[in-house]
This record gives sequence, structure tokens and C-alpha cells, in this order.
Amino acid sequence: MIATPDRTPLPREFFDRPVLEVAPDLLGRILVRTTPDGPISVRLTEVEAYDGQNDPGSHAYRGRTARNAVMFGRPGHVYVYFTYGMWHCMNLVCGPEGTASAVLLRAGEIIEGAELARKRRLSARNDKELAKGPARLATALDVDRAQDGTDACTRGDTPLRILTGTPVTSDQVRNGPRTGVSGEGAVHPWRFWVADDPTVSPYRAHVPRRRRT
DNA sequence: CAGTCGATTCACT
DNA sequence: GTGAATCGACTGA
Repeated sequence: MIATPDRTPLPREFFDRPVLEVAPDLLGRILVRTTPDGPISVRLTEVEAYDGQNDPGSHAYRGRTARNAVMFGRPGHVYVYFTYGMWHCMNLVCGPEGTASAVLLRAGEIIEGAELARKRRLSARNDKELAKGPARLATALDVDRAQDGTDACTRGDTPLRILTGTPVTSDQVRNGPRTGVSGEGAVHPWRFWVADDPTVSPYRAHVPRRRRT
């Protein structure tokens, strides 16, 4: 039997720590997406840490741009980017303002509003696939650039909110190389997931795409 | 200002 | 297991 998840919002101080501390600590937490049709909530099971300016794998590595500006702002805010011409992925900004670190939310278990998530994820063959992968998670929660820069750590009126949930014990946390990260950034084992959780996405090494004809 | 390619997913073999 | 889809940010000339 599992204790009822704690729905207390995570305070901003939670995110005002080194990203490698925050990332594994996010496992088991609950992200709530408020939609006009009702809430969609996900229990986080897989994340990746991106260590700002020091990290070749990070969007912030080459400095601030229009796209990644939110990463350089306050912790606890949402950074959403658009990729491959069709998908969105979402992050939570970590560390003191200016650090430009963030945690990519890679997968989770939909624990509330599954019927809403299913409508957005028609290709999912079962509920474990609803948020298995970063773009799938963003799609299931109806997240796109409109939510970029919003605050997940306020009790005010925001589209996304991060709650305490039921943090997993450290013996349940596994880590390994980040998925899809190429070059120097690939050496860091900064992907964290919940051991044996069926909603964790399969690992894929980075594959450079062939030039179009 | 054109070329390149991505913190991916899906259909198909 | 392989390759296509699709577009905008970034790079370098």
C-alpha cells in the first residue's frame, strides 16, 4: 500500500540548489497541469540534469539566446523548447538565478486526468506510454511554448505546479548517460530514473541524422 | 542568408 | 532495426 501523495507545493528553495541534487530529488514528485477541462497530473519517473554554462549538452552552453532565456532566470520556472519541427520538451529551472541549469522532464506516470491525456496521445497503446519520453510527456500535458517562463512554484494562477508527492528513496534511484546527448556532454551520467518503473523511456544513444537528399 | 541538425516519435519491415 | 517527418534556432560566411 502506498501513502497518499503529499499535495503540498514544492517551495522555490527546492530548486535553488545544484542541479545534480535537484534532479534525482524530483523523482516521485507530482507535476499538475491545469487545463480548462480539468487537471492532468504526472508522477515523475525519469529526468535529466543540464548543468548550465559548464555543460556542452546544455542549451545554455553557448550563452543566453531568445529561446533559452528562461534558463537564466529564477529557479522553479518552466523552460519549454520546440524540437524536430514537431515536438516540445519541458524543463524546470534550477540553481540560483543566472546559473542556467535545468532538469529535463523525460517520463512519468499519469496519475490524474488520464482520460484527457489519452485524447492528446492517440498513438499510445497503453497508459504507460502516455508520458514515456520527454515529447510524449509534454504532449500528454498539453505543454508548448505558451507555458515557457511560467512559474511552477507559486500558489498563484499558473498552468503548471509542482507538488511534494512521494519522493522515492535513494535506493530506488538509478542513473546513467543522458539520452540523445552527443559529444563531450555524453560522458556525464546525469539521467536519473526510478528503478524498474514501467513508465521510464528506453535509452537511445545519440544518432546523427543523415543529410536530406 | 543559406545550410545544418536537433535533450524525438512513429510507421513500417 | 531503419528512415521519414518538419521547422526554427543557431552557425558561419
